[in-house]
Amino acid sequence: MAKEIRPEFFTRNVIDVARDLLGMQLVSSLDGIKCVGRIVEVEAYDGLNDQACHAFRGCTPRTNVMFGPGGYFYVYFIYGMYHCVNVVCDQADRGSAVLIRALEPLLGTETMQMRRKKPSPKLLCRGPGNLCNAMAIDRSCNGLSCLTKRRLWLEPDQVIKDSQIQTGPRVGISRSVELEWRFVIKNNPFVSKGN
DNA sequence: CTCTCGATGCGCT
DNA sequence: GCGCATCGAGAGA
Repeated sequence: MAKEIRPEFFTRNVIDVARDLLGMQLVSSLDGIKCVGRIVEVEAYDGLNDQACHAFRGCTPRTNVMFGPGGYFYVYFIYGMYHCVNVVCDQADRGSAVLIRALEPLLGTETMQMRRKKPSPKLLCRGPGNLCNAMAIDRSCNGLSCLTKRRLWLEPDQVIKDSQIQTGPRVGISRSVELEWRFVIKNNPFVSKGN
């Protein structure tokens, strides 16, 4: 946790940002309670070039944040009961973002267990809907800066080497399934599917 | 272990 | 109306 993340970190190609987000910490603070998890699984969504991306059909009230500059959270509500959190990246108007799919719980584990009613640490933050539940992430977090340490933010932690990253197809989509834009830390027990 | 299916709200065609 | 970047319960093998 030595250095700070620079704003330019986010205004790069979505694939590069996705890979570099692995190992970083996602921090949530609510009512004075802090929860921290290490990012171990992500997926890249490349805006107007990517049929599976919410931004593919252009800028709407929902996708508005994705068309802003990199460095902000895009949170959406899905299947009537779950939230998913993304990190917007690249230049404004690209519409690209990185979905956070799993965390390794580091701090505030008991709070997360209460929110999820699940005792097993391995299952606590496994899957995008589950991790948002554990970290109390909802649509009120949409549009927040990733660098403002108030409600939800990112902090540097481990640097993951390319040789420690495993690539595969994205989960749960029906279009552009051939793109291998899911990235996980090899052999990490907290990812949402076996590696 | 694998597979199917229902829950449930909302953005878009 | 349809379909969705999900999850977990329940059935079957």
